[in-house]
Amino acid sequence: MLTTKGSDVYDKNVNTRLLKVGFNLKKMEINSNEVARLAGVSRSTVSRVINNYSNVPLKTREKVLKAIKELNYFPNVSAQMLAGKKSRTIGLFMVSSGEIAVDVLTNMMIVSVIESASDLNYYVLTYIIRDASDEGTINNVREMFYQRRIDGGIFIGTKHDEAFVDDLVKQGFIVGVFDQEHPAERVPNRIVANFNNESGMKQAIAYLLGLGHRDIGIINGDRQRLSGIEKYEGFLSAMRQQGLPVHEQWVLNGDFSEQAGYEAMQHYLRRSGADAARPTAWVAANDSIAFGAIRALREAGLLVPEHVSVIGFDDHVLSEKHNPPLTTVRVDFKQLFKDLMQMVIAQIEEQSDAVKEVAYDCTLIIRQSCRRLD
Amino acid sequence: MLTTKGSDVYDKNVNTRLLKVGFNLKKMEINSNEVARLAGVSRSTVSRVINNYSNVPLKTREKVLKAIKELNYFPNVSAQMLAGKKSRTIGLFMVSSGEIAVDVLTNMMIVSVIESASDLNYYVLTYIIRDASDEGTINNVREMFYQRRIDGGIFIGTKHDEAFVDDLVKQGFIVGVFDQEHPAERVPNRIVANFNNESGMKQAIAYLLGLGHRDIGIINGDRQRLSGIEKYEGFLSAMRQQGLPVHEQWVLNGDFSEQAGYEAMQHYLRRSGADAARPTAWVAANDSIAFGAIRALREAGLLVPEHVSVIGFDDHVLSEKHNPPLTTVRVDFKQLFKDLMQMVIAQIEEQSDAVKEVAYDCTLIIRQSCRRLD
DNA sequence: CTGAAAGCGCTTACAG
DNA sequence: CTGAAAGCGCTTACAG
Repeated sequence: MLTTKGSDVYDKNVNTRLLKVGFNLKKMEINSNEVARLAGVSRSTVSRVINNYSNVPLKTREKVLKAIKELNYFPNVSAQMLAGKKSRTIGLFMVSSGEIAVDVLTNMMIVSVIESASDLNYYVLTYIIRDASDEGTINNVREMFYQRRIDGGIFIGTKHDEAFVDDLVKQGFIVGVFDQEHPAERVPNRIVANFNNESGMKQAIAYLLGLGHRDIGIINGDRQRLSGIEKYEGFLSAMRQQGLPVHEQWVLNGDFSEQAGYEAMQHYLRRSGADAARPTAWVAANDSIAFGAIRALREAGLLVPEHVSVIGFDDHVLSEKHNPPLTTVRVDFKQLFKDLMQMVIAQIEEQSDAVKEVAYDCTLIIRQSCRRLD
Repeated sequence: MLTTKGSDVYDKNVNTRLLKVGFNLKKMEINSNEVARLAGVSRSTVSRVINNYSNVPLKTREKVLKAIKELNYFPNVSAQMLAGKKSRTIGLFMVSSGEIAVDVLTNMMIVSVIESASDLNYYVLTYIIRDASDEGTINNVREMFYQRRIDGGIFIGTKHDEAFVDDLVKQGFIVGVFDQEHPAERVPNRIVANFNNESGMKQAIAYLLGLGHRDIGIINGDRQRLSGIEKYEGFLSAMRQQGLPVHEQWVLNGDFSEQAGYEAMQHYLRRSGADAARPTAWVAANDSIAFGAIRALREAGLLVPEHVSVIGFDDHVLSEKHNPPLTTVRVDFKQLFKDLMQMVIAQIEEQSDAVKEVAYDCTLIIRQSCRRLD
């Protein structure tokens, strides 16, 4: 009964006709033929109007536009593509193991990419790579390019030198990557955007030095990723520059998650014992790590910044609201992804053929998680 | 020089040939003709292998498969679609005004939808709707359906009775919605998934009653959305059932964000004055609101749960780690989106023609943000 | 079991 | 300025 009623409504109000083809009912969409007929022109002319050809007189143009509107016609994308148009779709490949998925940053990056594309009238097909070493997963990624589902792809969270990305570049596909090094062989179809992580980390250390800290530890992020490597190098370089020792026990490792920061710090505190010499300040490879580390410190009865100073990286949306408000190095993800998307699309639309590699500066944001030593 | 080198590398390693067409260089992909030639069969047979037709002898099948592998061939999706195949792409339409975008929930929902699709070998095209009342935005949404970019769409965060969604359903497109009421006219191409918000809210109130609370306030979410409406109704119904009064001043309004919770509570505290009769417990329409409210309470010197009890909704990933750990009503987004996706795809693949409406139960999770009154 | 051929709905040189 | 026609790369009845 319900179903019958449903079907009934369907037949009456639907903007499609049912056509008997063999033994199947096939839904026919409005196509350019019908628009042409209604407007009294040929399909060629309809196409010219849709594609904004200059040699269509205003009069004709208006007739066609009217017919398009009247029939609620939208050109079939597959047919357009088959005839040589682009898909106007960008693949977004986000490497994200389980825990990271809950990170606010992931969301922000996804949304930034989607909106940047949307502003340029492009669509985004998102694919989550849970395990970049899984053969099947990588094959799915490659497939999206080869099938021509997408005009290009943006990769986030890959290792600094992921081989399958290199492959795609070699095949001539247009690829934008965040947080990867630009390999020696530079080609215009590989666009690279990074932050100046070293410089950012150096700012953090400079600030701590200014506050009188000399015993500084670091909680690293994923050192398979370029930013993980660079931040650590910035730290080493700044410490070395100042003639300060880097204590091996004060170099903590993990990935870029809150949980990793928590565990690394908890582990360190247990291992080091209460009367060991401990850093007076920690720099974390990102804010999530800093949150986790602060949680572990608090659980051990150590207050930030009273007992120990902590500085983050990213300026996560929650950093300002954190207790204590987190001193951190701000990084402009939105701008970066906007520019990266714009460069990728320029390459797709053949507006440029330059090798593109950009690096964005970061800026220290002072809040209340560090204290001056006296 | 660099560019020259780039081009050189390109020509040598690339799996494409350059073909002179008029004055343009056109890249030619491997197509089924070349596979057919290499395998010594016709394109028909290649297609039959790709589409797993049963009437291809193993021998032939293997020859073709070998050629496909050798040429690294992937069928062109546009051609397949034009010949009648589906796009295997689902549109994800996420209504999200600026502030909400930073919410962890948004991320979780997006990722849940994408992964559910991925498990079924489908792709997701995500579109962010910043303003559902904007004509241009809605036209973009409709366009995606009419252009046949997607086989169906899932809507999250729409108003409970959004008209353009109804329109799409009426046009026969397959639509899955979360948090919308199923209108009187039920059709199999509209699939609805909700939580039992009323029952969830009643559990929250029941728990507070058990702790001895009788003066209970509510901080509502967006009441343009079904969940906002239902949670409030659950609250009213539970209070009425118990013969407890609902004080107008104890009904706070906003949207589903942390900021709204913060502002609503801050505003209430200012307005009510310290010696006014205040609720001993608040229920919030979601956890983000609860976080914001707790922040405002703390700033006013009121501790949770010592001075006032607060209960949330959703069981946000941060709720457990919150200080204090938040008592809340847990809701299983992952399961819901997985099932919703599965139902939408079943409809696309014509595996079912039933009217689909499902509602998932919620469960109270007791932590430490509520205290027993004595 | 398998090939030749029509057809999907566009775009775009080509010819006028 | 505009129409007829070829072509994009598939799938699938049809005929054998």
